[in-house]
Amino acid sequence: MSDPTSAPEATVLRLSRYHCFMGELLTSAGTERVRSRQIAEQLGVSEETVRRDLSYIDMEGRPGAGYDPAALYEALEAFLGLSAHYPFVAIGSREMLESLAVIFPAEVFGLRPIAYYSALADDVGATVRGLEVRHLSEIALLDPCHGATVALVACAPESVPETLELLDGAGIHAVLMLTPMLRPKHPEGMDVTYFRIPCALKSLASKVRRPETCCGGAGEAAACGCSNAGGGSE
Amino acid sequence: MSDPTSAPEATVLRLSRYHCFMGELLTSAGTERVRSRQIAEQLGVSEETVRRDLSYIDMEGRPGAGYDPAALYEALEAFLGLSAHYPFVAIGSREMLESLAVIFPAEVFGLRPIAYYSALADDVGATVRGLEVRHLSEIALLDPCHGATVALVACAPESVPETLELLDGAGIHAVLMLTPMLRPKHPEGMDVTYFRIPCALKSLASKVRRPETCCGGAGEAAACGCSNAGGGSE
DNA sequence: TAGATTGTTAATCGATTAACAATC
DNA sequence: TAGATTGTTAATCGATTAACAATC
Repeated sequence: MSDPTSAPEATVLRLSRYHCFMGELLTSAGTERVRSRQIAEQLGVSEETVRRDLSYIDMEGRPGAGYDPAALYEALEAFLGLSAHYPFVAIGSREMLESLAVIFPAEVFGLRPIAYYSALADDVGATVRGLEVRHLSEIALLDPCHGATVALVACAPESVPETLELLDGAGIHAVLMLTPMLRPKHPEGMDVTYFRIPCALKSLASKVRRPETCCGGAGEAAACGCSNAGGGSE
Repeated sequence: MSDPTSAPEATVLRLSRYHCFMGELLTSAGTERVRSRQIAEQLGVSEETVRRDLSYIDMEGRPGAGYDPAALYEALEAFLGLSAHYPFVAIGSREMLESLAVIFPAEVFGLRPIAYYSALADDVGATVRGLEVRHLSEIALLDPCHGATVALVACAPESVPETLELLDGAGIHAVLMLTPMLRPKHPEGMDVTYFRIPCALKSLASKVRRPETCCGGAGEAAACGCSNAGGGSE
């Protein structure tokens, strides 16, 4: 029942969202109980899905009264194998690490960067949010006692293969990849999740289907003198 | 048959990857024919899946001889509703826009940023890869003739609601969101895809399950004097 | 024709939705 | 007890895999 590998991929991903949400709820609202419906509404999923997801973890709700937020938070933490401030390493330019820290302040989500690495010599020694940026090659020196087992990779494409090798050697076998590689190539046994920005943008294109032609409506397309390159073929 | 809305979500996403791949293939290898097996191997999916995916688009292969790369590229382009250099807008700090351009050079993927926007006054007027950064509020002035229908949003969390409103007002109803919002809230009818970095990192955690305890093996955990906070509970 | 590969159909697998009995 | 909400089972939906006939 409480085995992450038996739960569907999609469920594990949602459970991690519930964990983020419960974390926020705990710091703000206090200790009222929480219903599956509330979680569902806040996160934009169905309440049945929430209950089904929670049935995978070691947590019991009270019929008629929902779940205890603190207990739920801890059960999610245990299930996902997270610790209080779950450690991770990040790889990218100083600039990238800095901007990522802005859109995604780790501590808010219960995460904690323990090391930053950049492939650029100029970045080495700089400080991002109080953490020193080291050179890529220093991944090999990563102290396993820090306990990081996951990495966020957002470096330039040409540094990706070397980065993955170094991470694998340092005992980090799970990676979230932001650099879009056309042909994924990882060390054997490494678990790599891709967020492919260009592919996602392209697949969005098919959903919007250019509602009205430029300057409104067929027949008047020429009125504004714009080229609308290739868009009018269909 | 050739209707993007009838194809499964997962298929559309893969088709956009095939499009990226064919783009690369065309610029490098020339005009040999391409087999479903080749595509499958390169991209790490099964060849049956490739053929099934391609059956949704307006493209015929030759039994025994595969597909014509140029024709396939164009068929994918048409199906996905892409144009030669598909336009998009991006929102984020100058730093973020700059770093994204490094990990994801748009032109390599057949995409083209037509406008950059930042919420930070200091960023306004700066240039990223030859394109001026404008202020967020100028999204409202976006010329629909440019034909952008999708946006990449990677700004600070507090600017997200305003950004989405502005984009919606400017006729952009499809967004790829890199800023992780706990509770998604979009304008009615807007299509928002989330890449939630913290959630993905957390869900990766459950897959690695901390193979050996720090300093190798149970019983010797204390030998290195590390705390290993919370990690050894299971 | 023979060999190779496509396109499609059937079978399996997995995830979500709906319904409802159990229970606080 | 009555009301509300959980947890689970059955039904549906969707995607992938396997098999194979069609065809270049």
